[in-house]
Amino acid sequence: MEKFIDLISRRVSHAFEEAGLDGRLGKVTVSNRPDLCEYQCNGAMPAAKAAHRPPLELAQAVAERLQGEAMFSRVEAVKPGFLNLVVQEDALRDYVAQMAQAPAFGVEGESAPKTIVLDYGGPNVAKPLHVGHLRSAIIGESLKRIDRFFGNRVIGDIHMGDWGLQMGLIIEEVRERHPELPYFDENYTGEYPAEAPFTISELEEIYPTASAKSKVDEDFARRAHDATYKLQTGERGYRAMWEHIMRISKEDLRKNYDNLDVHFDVWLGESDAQKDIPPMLEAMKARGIVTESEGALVVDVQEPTDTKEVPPCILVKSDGATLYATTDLATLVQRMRDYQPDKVLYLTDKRQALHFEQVFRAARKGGLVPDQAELQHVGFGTMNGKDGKPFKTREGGVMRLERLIGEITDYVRQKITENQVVDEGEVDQTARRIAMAALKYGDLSNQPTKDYIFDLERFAAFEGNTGPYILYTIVRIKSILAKYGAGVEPKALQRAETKEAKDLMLTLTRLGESLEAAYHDNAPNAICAYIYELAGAANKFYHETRILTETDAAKKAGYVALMDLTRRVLEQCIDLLGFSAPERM
RNA sequence: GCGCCAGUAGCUCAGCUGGAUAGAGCAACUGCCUUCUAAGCAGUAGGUCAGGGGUUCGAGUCCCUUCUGGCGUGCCA
Repeated sequence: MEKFIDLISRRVSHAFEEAGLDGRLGKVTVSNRPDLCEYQCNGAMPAAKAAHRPPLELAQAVAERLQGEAMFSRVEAVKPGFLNLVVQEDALRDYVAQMAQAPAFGVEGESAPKTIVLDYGGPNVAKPLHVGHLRSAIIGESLKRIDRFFGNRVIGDIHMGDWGLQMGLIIEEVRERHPELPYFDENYTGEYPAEAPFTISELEEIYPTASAKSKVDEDFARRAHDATYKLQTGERGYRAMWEHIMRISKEDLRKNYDNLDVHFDVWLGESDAQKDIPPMLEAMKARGIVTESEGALVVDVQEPTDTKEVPPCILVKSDGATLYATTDLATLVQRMRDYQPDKVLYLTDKRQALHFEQVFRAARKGGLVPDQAELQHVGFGTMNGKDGKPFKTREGGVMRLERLIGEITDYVRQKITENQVVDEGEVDQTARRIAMAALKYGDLSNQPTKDYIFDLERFAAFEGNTGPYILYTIVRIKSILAKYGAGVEPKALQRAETKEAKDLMLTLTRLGESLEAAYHDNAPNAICAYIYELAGAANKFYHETRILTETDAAKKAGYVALMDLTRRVLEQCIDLLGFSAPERM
């Protein structure tokens, strides 16, 4: 379906042309003066420059040609040269009714659907998920759903950090604690135990201990590097130890991501790219772009047009080990081979921007990706505490994701228990849903690239621009629909007779633009802004209109149809954000 | 040093390709529940859009510059 605003713009553009002006200037925007009109066009002012005529005169000429146009109930040229438009109620009703019956509310999908690999999540195995992983998971999940909504094939890859120095650190630490284990006996040839020599909670304690130790104990750090190298070169016992770590970690990760309603299509990681590293390196070398520098193998990615210094992309360290960039390049090879994506999108902390710039350039230079394949890095900002510094627990430690979710859920549970609207059996499920809405909306309503301040009391507050407010709006509507009893008939929609009804309908027509903005800019915050506005319009309408006690059956059915469409749009939008509404709250 | 990002109400944030009186929410104050969930709605108050130049009919938005803060800048990820 053509977007409502495009429909209007097309009419106005046509009038511009009839008046002998550039039709492109007929672009219409939502009015920034709702007291004067609903839509406005500013095109007469730039047109005046070219035509050497007063802008008001041109605006009047265009307005005259729009008189009697069925789309508008009022068109007027005003002051400097604005064109003010008021939409005709029947035209609006027809459009909204059509929306209600169209698949996907008439929002058009991608004309040429793409295959997109979305690299998000990026947890490190053996390390508990903390708030730093939250953004990647939440934003990534939403982008995945948005891209799919527009008809694309999206492959969400968790891309675990399961191969770097961290693994060496863990292995070395385990060895210090249990040197007697067979994994460390080079002469051991038997089968290794099926059971891991540690549990997930022990594992989660081992890594930070080892990491801290490596910073003060040079010898330990050297041995950890050594262990990393041995693992990477296939030492049998180290490999077996690694398998244990992986199995236990993945199980735990899956549980945590399930809790967040974040679901990956493939669970690959850095280790899966290892077999593609040698051929990738050969391909790069064959291109003659690999040089030796300070003992390392690098690709020079500086370009003459750069205004900044771009350090070379290091493929192999001077000690012979590979690193982040190597793995990312090999992963790109694997992705191109397995999925032939039109686009690979990486979602990480924005501080990694330079790294991806280097990797992308090296990949292009090395011919690892076809020219038409797009490589994009979306960097997001840090989640800070109320003090503006990276989020910490009250004790000053790193806040684990499980604990964060637990705290929000408890806060919400207490609130709904006090309200006593929710049946006891539903309390847990409802509390979880509201907590998710609070957490995800709180994150997604910010621009991804910006740092933001996480404030539990504010996000889980049930008033204002929050997830719970959106859910509450949906729940109120659901309650009416349930009491209405009869089925909802979209065609029953009536022309708006109040300002509130018209505002609600006008807001509904803006769905397409909002979703497109979110899609094109990788900006779920556009959806948040939209549903906040829509929920506001819905609540105003709800407040001003007695729906169930309306005696005119046609009117009543019309109100219900409007409420139901609003509910469906809101639920569609929150699904794209990654959460859902309960029946009662 | 160089590069990137940010600086809008007491706090947290919007502000689309420059357009008519810079918008929300929270906090403060005031109204509205015998009527569909008051987790709501209506209203009051709160701003030199970091500072200074410029571009133009018009600048929070574009250009230059200064200040402040954050981040990045070859063998971590």
